Amino acid sequence: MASLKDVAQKANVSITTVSRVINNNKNVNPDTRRIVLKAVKELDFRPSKFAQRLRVKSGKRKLVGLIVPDIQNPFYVDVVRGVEDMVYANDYAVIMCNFAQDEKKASLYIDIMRAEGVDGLIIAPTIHIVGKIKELIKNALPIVLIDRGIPGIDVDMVEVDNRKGASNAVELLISKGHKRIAYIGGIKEIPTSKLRYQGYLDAHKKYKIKVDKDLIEFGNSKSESGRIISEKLLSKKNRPTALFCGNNLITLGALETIHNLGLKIPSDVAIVGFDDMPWSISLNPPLTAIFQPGYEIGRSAVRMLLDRIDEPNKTCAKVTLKTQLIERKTT
Amino acid sequence: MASLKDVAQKANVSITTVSRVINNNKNVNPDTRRIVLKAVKELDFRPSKFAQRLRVKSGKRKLVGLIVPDIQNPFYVDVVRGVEDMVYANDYAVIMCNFAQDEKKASLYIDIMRAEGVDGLIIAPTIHIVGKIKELIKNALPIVLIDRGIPGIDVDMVEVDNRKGASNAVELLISKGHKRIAYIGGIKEIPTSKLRYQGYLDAHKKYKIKVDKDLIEFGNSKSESGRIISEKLLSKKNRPTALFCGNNLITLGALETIHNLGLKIPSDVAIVGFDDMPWSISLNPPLTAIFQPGYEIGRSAVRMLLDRIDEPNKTCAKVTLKTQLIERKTT
DNA sequence: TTGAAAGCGCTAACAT
DNA sequence: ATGTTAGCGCTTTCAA
Repeated sequence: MASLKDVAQKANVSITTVSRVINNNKNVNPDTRRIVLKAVKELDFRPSKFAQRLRVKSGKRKLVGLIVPDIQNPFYVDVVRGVEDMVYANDYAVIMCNFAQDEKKASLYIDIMRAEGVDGLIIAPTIHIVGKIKELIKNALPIVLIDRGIPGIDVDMVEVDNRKGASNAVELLISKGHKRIAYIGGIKEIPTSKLRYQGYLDAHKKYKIKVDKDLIEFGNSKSESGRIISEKLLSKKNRPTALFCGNNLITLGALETIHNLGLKIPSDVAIVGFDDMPWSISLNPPLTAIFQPGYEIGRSAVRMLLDRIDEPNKTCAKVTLKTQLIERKTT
Repeated sequence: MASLKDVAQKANVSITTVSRVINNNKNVNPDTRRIVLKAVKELDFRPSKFAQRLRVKSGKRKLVGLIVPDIQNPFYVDVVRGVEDMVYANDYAVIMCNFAQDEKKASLYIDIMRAEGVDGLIIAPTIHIVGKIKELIKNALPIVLIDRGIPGIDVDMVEVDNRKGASNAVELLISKGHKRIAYIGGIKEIPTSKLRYQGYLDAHKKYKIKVDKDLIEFGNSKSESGRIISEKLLSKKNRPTALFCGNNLITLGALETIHNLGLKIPSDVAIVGFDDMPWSISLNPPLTAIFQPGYEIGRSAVRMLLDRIDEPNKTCAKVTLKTQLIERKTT
């Protein structure tokens, strides 16, 4: 790898001049610039990012970190793409980790990122790492949270209108005549689950439909819990006529048991899932789902993070993005 | 962020001693070590990776890059997880990019990685970037290719036994009595497509079944091409009784048209897909598919890359992993 | 318009 | 066992 020095030598100028050229400093003679540029090209020189980062003060290193809980979840892959695109568009780089719901890994990765000297972090927090996150905030590392916040903490975040999204979905079900609608939520404690549950309640209230507590269950974000809970629900004597699933892994699990049970969708059970998936349309029948704008979430998160890096003391903001109900054939 | 100097000051030793302690150098008095460690903890010191990288010669920077064509493809997310885990287990870090099948992005990302000073690169090559890759190899940057090789280039790679995998799948179809089996491949020119096609042929030959060229089509790796081609195939008067799909996006597309056409699986058409997907089991009916060990591919790739970084001149190797036919309900 | 020199945080060769 | 020093590739005063 060619260095500044090599280029300087070749162009017969000082390294300072080369530095000026590659940084588009105006104070350099056009002729000199041309000569230097030629040398740069010939040597295929590119400035070492880590030498720059070393020299440059924190906050200008042009490096951010992204930490997601589960890259297997298609929602997060959209987020990742959004983050990536926005980051590179701003001439930053991103390093990313997925901690697979594992607390120790998350902690390790966060440490790695700090050692890598990131200017800021985008994190989709999980219950396990709120302690770690609080610590980061205390250290004044710029952070934006996505998908869910941490109660009682003042921090930038971008989320989706979970409550409204959920109520839209349930309203659709109600409009189709369903009165016994089950809700299979994710982990009960996390804000998104609660919000989606609220939305479920909102819709019932709006249409004055009594909610049956027996139809409300919480699991986690493994497809297994969707499978098991839906089985329990659907084998009741007075079973629900529709399922509203709180996240896409649960939806997948529920679908599995519906097929196992030989139930017809939507005549035997209707189903709508929170989180659309790229292959929803290939399901049989194509799934009605609530789309979260993951790509946009990623982009917004980067935008906020870069703003905060620029201006560390501005007050925290929260951006809420709309969901979209995509009606296909399961309702 | 505390630096070596800060710790040294606090512990009343030289920075060298601190460096020794954090690098587990034996030549340091246990008492001194204790004192230093205490200071390290108190200051929450962690060595700056980029300062280390700057100091350390290329090949020992403990940073590798991963470039995948399409993070939306579940196969690659498994690869990513495998790479991540193996990388961190070896005390390396990884930066990754996904170029979304876009040549310019790929080129940009590769440049970024080089500027980031990676010790090596793991790439799932696409037709568009072979030029770029050749250039990298000329520059002696350690590289390992995954999923597919580049004809005529000597480089480490890890792949899957595509040919055998495909023939297994087709043999299964044949064993169920199918004689008119269509093959919908990905992009015709890429090695994996050809190999899978070979496997398709192998199975026919083995059971002495004539292959009907009209049943063989190539598309790309978009679900749209699966949708369109399968529609064409299935609307023939003498239509195939089974579909063998060359990649998972094609499978998804084919599924979409099968459902649109109101065809029953497997009685009207059987289908098996190359590439299993986490939600295959939630499909209706659950999909029979060929599983590629993406996670293992990722791990192997890292293993090979690290070996090559250690020993840049060893001869190139190729590791071939087995696929696995998972029979569910579509055959 | 250009260059010399200091220094970012660290490691390693060389002294002591 | 510990310290001194040079230098990795770069940016940034400061001087010319």
